[in-house]
Amino acid sequence: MPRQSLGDLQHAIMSVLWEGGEATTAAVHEALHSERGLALTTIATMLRKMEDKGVVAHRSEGRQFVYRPTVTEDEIRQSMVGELVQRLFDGDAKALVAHLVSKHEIEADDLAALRRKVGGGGPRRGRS
Amino acid sequence: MPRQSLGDLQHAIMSVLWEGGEATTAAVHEALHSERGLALTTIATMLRKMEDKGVVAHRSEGRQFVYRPTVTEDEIRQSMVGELVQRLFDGDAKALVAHLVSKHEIEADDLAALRRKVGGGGPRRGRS
DNA sequence: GTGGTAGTTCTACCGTAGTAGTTCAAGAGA
DNA sequence: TCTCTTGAACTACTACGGTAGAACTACCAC
Repeated sequence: MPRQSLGDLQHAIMSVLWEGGEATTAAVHEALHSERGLALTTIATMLRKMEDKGVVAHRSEGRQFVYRPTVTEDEIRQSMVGELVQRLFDGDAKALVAHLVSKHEIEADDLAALRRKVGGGGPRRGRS
Repeated sequence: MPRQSLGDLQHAIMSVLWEGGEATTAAVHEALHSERGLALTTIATMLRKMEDKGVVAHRSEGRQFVYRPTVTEDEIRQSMVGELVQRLFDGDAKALVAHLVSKHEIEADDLAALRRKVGGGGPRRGRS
């Protein structure tokens, strides 16, 4: 898996696809229209570029294309977080968490809760 | 301070500058030469672009330029981590840590250690 | 079958990261 | 003084994310 990295719009588009499983160009456009107000062609072009890149695929349904993601949200997260950790923290994920703590993005309580979830409470992970 | 984001090479250059406080173009080139083998002009061009962008500044020393960072490593980290958390985890840093845990980038022990370090506010949540 | 329309594809532009050859200028040395 | 060397400046090119108008195409209605 070759470290897929997505730009902001690309990620927003993927979010729409992840949420619905698949979507037509028009549906993606509409989903993003309120917050971004982009032209339909912009979305269409982006989807085509993303298909070239291999993160989505499409099938035809009547006249329109239905796109679906070919990578999971988890894969993207893993690859992008990994890249960031590598670049900014020399591959040391602990340093990233330490950073979050020192910048008060994370509180002690949160760490405790996380630890309970992973350690003491048994391996009960539910990812969404 | 508007969310400064750095590319890979730019970050590598900044690392050299952060480490030494300041450095000439040639010194940066040499520091990165072994791992990247880039031309000196590439480094020089990059430094000039980075100065345009405001992340470094230079003074002349004899015939050569001595560059120094104008942003701290911490600021860059904060801005880049913030952007990632926003984009990938909807601004929820806890979700990022949960991701790291679920991908085994972080172990329970690490969380415990972190929590001890931050110490302070004890676990105030009704436990068990 | 001709025109309108919806949807895709083509083409093109800007900005930025990365890369580097070529040119220019100033100091060092003959 | 004139050339050589060296370091910066200029220019250019690739790639990619983002943006969208223009052109093309296939279907539907008349």
